[in-house]
Amino acid sequence: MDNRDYARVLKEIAALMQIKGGNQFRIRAFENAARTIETQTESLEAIIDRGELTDLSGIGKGIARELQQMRQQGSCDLHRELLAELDPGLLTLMKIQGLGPKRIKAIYDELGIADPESLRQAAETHQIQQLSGFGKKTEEKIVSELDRLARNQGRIPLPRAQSIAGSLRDQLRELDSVDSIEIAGSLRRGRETIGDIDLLVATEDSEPVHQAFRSLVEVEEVLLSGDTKTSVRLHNGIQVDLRTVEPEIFGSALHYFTGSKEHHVALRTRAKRQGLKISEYGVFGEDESTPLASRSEQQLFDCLGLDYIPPELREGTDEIERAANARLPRLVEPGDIRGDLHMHTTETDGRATIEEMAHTAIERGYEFIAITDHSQAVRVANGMNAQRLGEQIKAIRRIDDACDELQILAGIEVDILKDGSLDMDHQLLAECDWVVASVHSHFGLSAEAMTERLVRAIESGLVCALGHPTGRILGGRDGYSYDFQTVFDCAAKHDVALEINGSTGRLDLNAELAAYAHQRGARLVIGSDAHSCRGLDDIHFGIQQARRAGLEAESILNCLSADRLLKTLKETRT
DNA sequence: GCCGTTTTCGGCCCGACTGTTTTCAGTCG
Repeated sequence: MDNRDYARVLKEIAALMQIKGGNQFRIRAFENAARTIETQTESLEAIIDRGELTDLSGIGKGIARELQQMRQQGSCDLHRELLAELDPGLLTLMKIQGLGPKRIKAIYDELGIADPESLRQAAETHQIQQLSGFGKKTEEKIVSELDRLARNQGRIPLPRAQSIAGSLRDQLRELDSVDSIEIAGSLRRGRETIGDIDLLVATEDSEPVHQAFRSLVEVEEVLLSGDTKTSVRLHNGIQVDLRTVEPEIFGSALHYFTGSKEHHVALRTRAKRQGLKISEYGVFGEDESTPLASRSEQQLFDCLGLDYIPPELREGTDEIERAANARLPRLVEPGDIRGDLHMHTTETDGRATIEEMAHTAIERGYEFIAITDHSQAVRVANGMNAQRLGEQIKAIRRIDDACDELQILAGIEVDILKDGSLDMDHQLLAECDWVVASVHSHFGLSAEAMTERLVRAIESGLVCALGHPTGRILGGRDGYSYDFQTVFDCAAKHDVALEINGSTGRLDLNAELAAYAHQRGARLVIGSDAHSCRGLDDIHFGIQQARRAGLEAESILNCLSADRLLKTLKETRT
């Protein structure tokens, strides 16, 4: 079992206890423990075997016992008992919006229903509205929710959500009554997938804003609408929540709507101990009519005696404690990035020429770029053979010589073949200033074989960075499996950087693994993997994931000046 | 069930909206 399996069992226990009607705080304890395990990069089984389970926050004796039992037997008594008592199908009903544990329990007890299909039948034959506490509206909502679930599964990748949210924000910003508007929620925190989009508007006159929001052409259905809050579903199935507040409380409201839930629970618990109360309306002391802080997030954190916590770190892990002790990292910012070391041109599968990419890089204020087209193994991308690479190196040198404002490095994204050898003449690779090595084939190797494959590539002495190191596609395929510790340690030893690839489909490494790579002493590089001039913008997503990983500019190779970067590369490549 | 700047007991965030009620429970974020 891997960490996700352990976390899933704990979450199922929590959900089943909710339906059964257990102690709310006991239920939360199981949810918290599941979250701790999910965010753990080290294998939980290794931690169990060392006897260090209760060192993890949220895991005490009781939950540790269940986890140990799972390690030994593959399951635990508590989980088995709950499943024997309740139907496992109930867990799928928990995904239906508007149905919580109480209503599911009522439906189960009264009608014996524990799966979506029977629920649909019962709703369509109007058995649901007969139940006490249920009515016509609830019944209709259940049917439409079941339709939606059948159509539209799961969460949206961050980049897609960002583009949709940006367009909605820009439309609402045009309104006279909108003072300011921000995208909040998990999108602002940079979560790699998004459940729904949250928009926050500061206004003195909220009704026209809600009216305009409900009337946007993108909107399919209005789910709810009150004085301060409207929720809609767009034609593409995505839910968007709009909240309006007075400008005086925009800061505390923005903090509230940015989340996460866990961050709020932790922060409010701490504030309560200090005799303070936090809500979206501000921080309050004894006088509950006038907030001590509300206008800006900075003011709110100041008032609580905390350093400003960037949205990307607000996950309710240890950020509050670190903010209280002035120990938060100074996260890397877009302005720290001095160049981009992963991009493609018309020579292979890019849409812009070297000159066009260079021109855009200069507009972006970069000091350097590396051109890294594919090697021949990637046939679909028209990868280069040795002769073509030789010519491209010359072309890059020529353009670089004519360009004073930007240093253009000759590079390549060379394929790591099945056996770990590199798909290019070694002499030519040594001639390149910058070599990204990536896996584009044979994803299904065993973890042992994949580990050996990557280690061999790193040990070649020719590679500067490992490109999109897990190969995962967001919402598509999982990454290939290998021993992260071995590969990251090897990369650290040989001064090979690990890439945080910002390309919209990838975000690879993800934040958790990037943090782990850093912890193992490996250097990181943030790349856009641009296939067009506009693609260079995608570096933004890589930066955001680096921030979620808690990384500072010092840990990131392309935050060095061009001179220092070249000097470093010269020293480290053999 | 977990945890501790009120530490081994007693507390665990806070408010908006809806639907089904006649004052509020349930759900959501």
